[in-house]
Amino acid sequence: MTSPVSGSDGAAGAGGGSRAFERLAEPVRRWIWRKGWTELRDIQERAIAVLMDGEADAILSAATAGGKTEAAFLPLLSSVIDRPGAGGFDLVYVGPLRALINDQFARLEDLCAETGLKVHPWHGDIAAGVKAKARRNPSGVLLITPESLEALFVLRGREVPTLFASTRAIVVDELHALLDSPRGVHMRSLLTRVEIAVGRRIRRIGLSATLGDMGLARAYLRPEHPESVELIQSRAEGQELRVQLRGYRAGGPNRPVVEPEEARDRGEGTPAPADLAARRAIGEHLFSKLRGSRNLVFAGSRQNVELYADLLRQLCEDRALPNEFFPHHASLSRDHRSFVEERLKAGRLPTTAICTSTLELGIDIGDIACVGQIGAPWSVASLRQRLGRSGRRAGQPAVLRMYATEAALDSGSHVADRLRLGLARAIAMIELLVEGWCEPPRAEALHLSTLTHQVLSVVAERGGASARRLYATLCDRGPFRRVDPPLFLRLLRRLGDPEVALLEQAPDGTLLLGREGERLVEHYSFYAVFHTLEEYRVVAQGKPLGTLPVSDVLVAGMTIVFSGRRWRIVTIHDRDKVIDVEPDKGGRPPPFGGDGGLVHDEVVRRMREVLAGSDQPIYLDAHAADLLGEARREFFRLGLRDRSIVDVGSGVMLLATWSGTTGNGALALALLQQGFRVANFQGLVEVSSQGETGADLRGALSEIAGGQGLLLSGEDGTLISEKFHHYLDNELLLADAVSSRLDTSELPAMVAELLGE
DNA sequence: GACCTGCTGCGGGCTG
Repeated sequence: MTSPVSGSDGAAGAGGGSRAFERLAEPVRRWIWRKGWTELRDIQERAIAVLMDGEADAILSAATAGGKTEAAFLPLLSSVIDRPGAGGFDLVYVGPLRALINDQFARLEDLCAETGLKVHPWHGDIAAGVKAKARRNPSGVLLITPESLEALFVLRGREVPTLFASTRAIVVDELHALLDSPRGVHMRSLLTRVEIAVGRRIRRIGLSATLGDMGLARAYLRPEHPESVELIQSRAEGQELRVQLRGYRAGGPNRPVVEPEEARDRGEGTPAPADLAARRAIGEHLFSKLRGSRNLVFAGSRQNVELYADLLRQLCEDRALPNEFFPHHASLSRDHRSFVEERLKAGRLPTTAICTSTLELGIDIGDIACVGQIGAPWSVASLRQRLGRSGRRAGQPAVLRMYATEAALDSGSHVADRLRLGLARAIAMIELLVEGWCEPPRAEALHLSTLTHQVLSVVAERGGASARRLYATLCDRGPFRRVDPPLFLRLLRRLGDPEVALLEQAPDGTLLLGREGERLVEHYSFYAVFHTLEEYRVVAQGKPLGTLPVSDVLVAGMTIVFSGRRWRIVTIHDRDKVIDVEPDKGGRPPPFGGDGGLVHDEVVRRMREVLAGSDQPIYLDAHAADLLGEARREFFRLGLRDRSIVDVGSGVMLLATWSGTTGNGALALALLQQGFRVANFQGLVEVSSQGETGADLRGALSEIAGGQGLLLSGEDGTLISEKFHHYLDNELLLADAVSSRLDTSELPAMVAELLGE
C-alpha cells in the first residue's frame, strides 16, 4: 500500500513525514489510510519520532483539536502491537471529564478495531458490569477519570498491581487545567501510587494547551526529573486575531425603554434598569453580528447566561426567526446541554451557545466563527483557552468580541467606578494575550486538605500503613513535596486526635482508619477531592438575607456586597454556617467587592499602565474610548501617577498597591488586624478608621513594612475552603492558606513601596 | 465579581 502521507504532491510537509508514518504499526497505518488523511500534523510527526523511541516522559502541547490525542496514541498503540504486553492494561488514559472519555472511547475504539486491542471506558456512568468485565480481563486501553482511579485504590487496592502490571504509559489529558489545583495534585498522587504499586516507573505523557511557562508544567508531570520531560509543541503558525472591545455605560447613551414585564419582575437580586439598558444594547449587538453562524458567548455567570439567552431568543421571536441562541451551564439538565453541544458539533444549523466555563474545556465542538466575552474573565489563560475555540480552520482569523459595562457616574460615585477598573482589566488582558503572555502555574501550595484525603486513601488501600511509609509515598515520591516531616507529623497527630477520629494507631504503630475515617471512606462521595461549595446563610440583625458561598478567606470586619447592598461582617459562625452582617455606611456599593477569582499581579500592574498611559488602543469602539478617557482623567486627578496613598475625604484613604488578589488581600487582612475598616478592590485597598480614636494609618503601615503585619489567629474568620479543611486545626489551616490564597511573603516589601521607602 | 469537574455497592422490582 502506498503511504498517503508520502505522496508526490508534497502533502507530507517538511522532511521526515513519511519516515514517521512508516514507523507506525501496520494496522495503525491502515487506519490512517482508511481515514483518508493526506498528511500527519506537525505535532503528530514529532510525537511519533519521540514516543516510538525510548521511555522518556513527554508533554504534547497544541491548541484544542490540534490532534494531540492521535499524536500520543498512534505511536503508543504501535508499540503495543509490535510488542504485546503480558496482561493488564497496556495503556491508561486519565481524563478529567466523562464527556471527554466518551468522546475518546469512540475515536479509539474505531482505531483499535483495526488492531484487535480492547478499549475500556471507566467512569461513574459506565455500567458496573462493564467495569467488572474489564477488571476480570484487563488488557488494551483503559480510559478513566481520576476519581474512578481513586475508587479502584480504595475498593480494590490489592488488585492494582495486577491491573497495571504491564502498563507502559499513562496519558494525562488537559494537563493545563489540572496543574496545582486540588484535583491536579490528586491526579499526580495517583500516578505515583500506581508506580509504587507495580514497583517501577511508568512513562507519563501529558496533553496540554500551550502554557505561559512550559518548564513548570514539566515539573508538574515528573517532579523528580523535570529536565527529562520531552516538550513537543505544535509549530502551527500563529493565527490572525481580530479583537473589538465595546464599551457600554449603564443607563448612558444606549438607554432603551424598560419593558413593562421586566420592570414588574424586578426585585431583589435582579439588575437595576440601568444595567438592563446596557444588557439590551449588548444583546442587540450580539444578535446583529452572530446570527447565522456558530459562536460561543461567555457571559461570566449562570445568571447572566440565562439573561442573555432569554434576550437573544426574544430578539429572534420578535423578528419571526427560528431561535439559534441557547444557554449552557452546569445547572441545566444534561439533555439540554448535550442538545446544544450536538447542534454546535453537527454544524448544520447556525448556533450560538451562551455559556459559562462549561464550554471552555472538553469535547471538540467544531469550527467557531466568533468568541464573545461579556466582561473581562479572571485570567488571560482562560481567555486564551476560550479563544482557542475560534477560527481553527486554516486561514480563518480568530475573532474576539469583548463587552465592558461601566456605571453611569454622579457626584456620589465610588472611586472604583470612576477608574473604570473593569474596562482597564479588559484592555490589560487583551494586550497581554496579544503579547503571548499568560499566567504561569502558581507556586506549589501545601494542599493539606488533599493530603488528608490521600492519607486516608493509602491507609484504606493497604489496610493500614506506618507514618514513615505514608510520608515516603505521598511527600517524598508523591506531589506533597512542600510538606516537611514535622508538618506531616503534626497533621497525622491532628487526624488521630480522638475528637477528629480520622485515624487511630495500632499497638505496633500502624495507622488505621478511625471511626470518622471509616465513615468517610465508605461513602462514595469520598473519591472526589474537590469541594462542592457550601452555602453560608447571611443574617442581618436576625433577618435572613439569603445564602452566600464561602470560597475564599472571609473575615469579620470585611465589607461585602450582597443582595445589591453593602454590609460589614460582624461574626462568622463556622459550625452553624451563618454570617452575621450589619449595614455599612458611606458611599454606594462598589462594583468590586468581596471575593472572586485570583487575578495575577501582572494583570493588575498592566491595568495601572493602561490608566497611566495615553495611547488609544485601536480595537476600542467610541464608547470604550470615552470611558477610558474618563478613567485616565480620574487617575490623573487623584494623583495616582505619582502617589500610592490618596486621601479621598471623609476619613477614607486609598492605598494603590497595584498588586494582584493574593497580595492585596494580605494587606487588607493585616490592616483589619490593626483595627481599620477595609474594602478590597483590584490593585486598591480602601481604608477608614473605625471608632472614635482614629488609628494612625501610616504608623500601622510602617509596622507592616517592618514585618509585623499578620497575626492571624484564625479565630475571627474562616480559613475553611477545601473539602477536608474542617478536620484541621487553626495552625494547619493558616499554614495552608498562606501557601495558597494569602501572599504574605511579599507584604513588607509591598507596603514599604507604598510608603515610598 | 465567578465558573467547572467527580462518584460504588447492593438490594428490590421489573422485563424478557
